[in-house]
Amino acid sequence: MLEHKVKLAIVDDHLIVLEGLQKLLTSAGDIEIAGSFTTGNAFIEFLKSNTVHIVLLDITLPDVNGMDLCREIKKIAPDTHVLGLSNHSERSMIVQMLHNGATGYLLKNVSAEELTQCIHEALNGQVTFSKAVREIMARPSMSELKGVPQLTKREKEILQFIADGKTTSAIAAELFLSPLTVETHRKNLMQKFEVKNVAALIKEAVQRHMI
Amino acid sequence: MLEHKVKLAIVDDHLIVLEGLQKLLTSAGDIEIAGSFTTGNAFIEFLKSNTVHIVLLDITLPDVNGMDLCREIKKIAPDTHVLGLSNHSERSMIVQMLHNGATGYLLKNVSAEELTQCIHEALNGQVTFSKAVREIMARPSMSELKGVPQLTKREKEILQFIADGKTTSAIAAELFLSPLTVETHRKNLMQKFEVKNVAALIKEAVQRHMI
DNA sequence: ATTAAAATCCGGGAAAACCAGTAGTTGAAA
DNA sequence: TTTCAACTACTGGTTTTCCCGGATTTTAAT
Repeated sequence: MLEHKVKLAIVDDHLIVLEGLQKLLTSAGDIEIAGSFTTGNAFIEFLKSNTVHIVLLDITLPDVNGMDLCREIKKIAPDTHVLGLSNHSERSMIVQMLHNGATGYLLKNVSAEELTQCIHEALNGQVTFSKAVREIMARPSMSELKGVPQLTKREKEILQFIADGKTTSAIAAELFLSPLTVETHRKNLMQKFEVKNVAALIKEAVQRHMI
Repeated sequence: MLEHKVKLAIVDDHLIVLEGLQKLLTSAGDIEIAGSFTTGNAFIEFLKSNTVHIVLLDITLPDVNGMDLCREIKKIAPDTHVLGLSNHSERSMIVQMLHNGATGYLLKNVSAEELTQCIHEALNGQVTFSKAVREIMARPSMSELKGVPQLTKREKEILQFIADGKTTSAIAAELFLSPLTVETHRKNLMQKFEVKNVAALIKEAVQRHMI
């Protein structure tokens, strides 16, 4: 009977992925596709007047960030389970999604069987990951364990200038500061990233998409 | 009649994408899915004994790089058209695919109509891009126009060490070289990247996935 | 065998960064 | 009002990088 089926929604910016997921899930008899959305806001509008048991949620969306959207979904519909479904494989992304209320996380290389299984586990309230995500979670890198350094507004500004190749005195002139002030900010940045020079600083910052 | 249909293959590591593309293309009556492959080698084996008029080819595959695969496909089957279909939106990637023999390039946010249209244009021998790719090609950034610097083996090695935060004298000790040698390599690296200091060098290198 | 590229090393100097602290002011939070 | 964080600036020094050339040797390509 229809009311016993799982109402599932899909939010992804790629039509190809929407079609593929629908095809994969249609053969799972107990899942009903409640809707497919290419933007976060379209889904939020839908959610306000429809019941969705579980949503497959991409992180990269054209209008909002999937992580922020996750938080918003949980506000509007706390009983709706959210499964992240993305190509982003960084542990920090995965953890952030869970922190924002997601019940699980899958990479897009998930198999059909796994997808269905994860959906059911999530509906049972189990935190669930696809195999590839479990492997990532099982061996975190040092930088992932450390977390992302929290920078002040000025530090971010200085960091951007440094990455653009500007010297301390050039930055000072541009921001109407003393070069000694800029030096202090550099020192603080290097302490936060636990590095000893600018090369390592910029590498870490770029790899964490802070620049 | 069957023999008048376009024989199309799909190579993508994501099952979801394979299913989605098949669903989208099945409704286009004149296209026949000759096969779907999640690895480059599987497709190459197939291609050796089957006719494929056109292939939709992802760049990120588990066993080979899609760009190298493109070149190999054109060697084995010069008449097979290759359309890149990827999330990679860097102009350098697009140009490299064309350089390796692709007839066109689409981003995965392509619409169903566009997909079909691009397939037909490619079959007509026209270099074709999805709308999003045309926009990218219409306004290249300075760094994209410059191309990726070609580094020697030693330069790559030195660059990696620099990015790891090592000083010139530390690198020299590790490689059993004179610090002056390392200095010269640094100088050459900065000339190739057209930057003035290590911060800008590392930023460029990381952003181009050279580190 | 010849040529070209890569790799090596150097002089001399100036500029810039890094180090390890210290301290005052301002604005936001409690 | 008080406390705290952010931002500011400084001392005195050392280390490192960048600059602008130049040159020889080794390896790879022709």
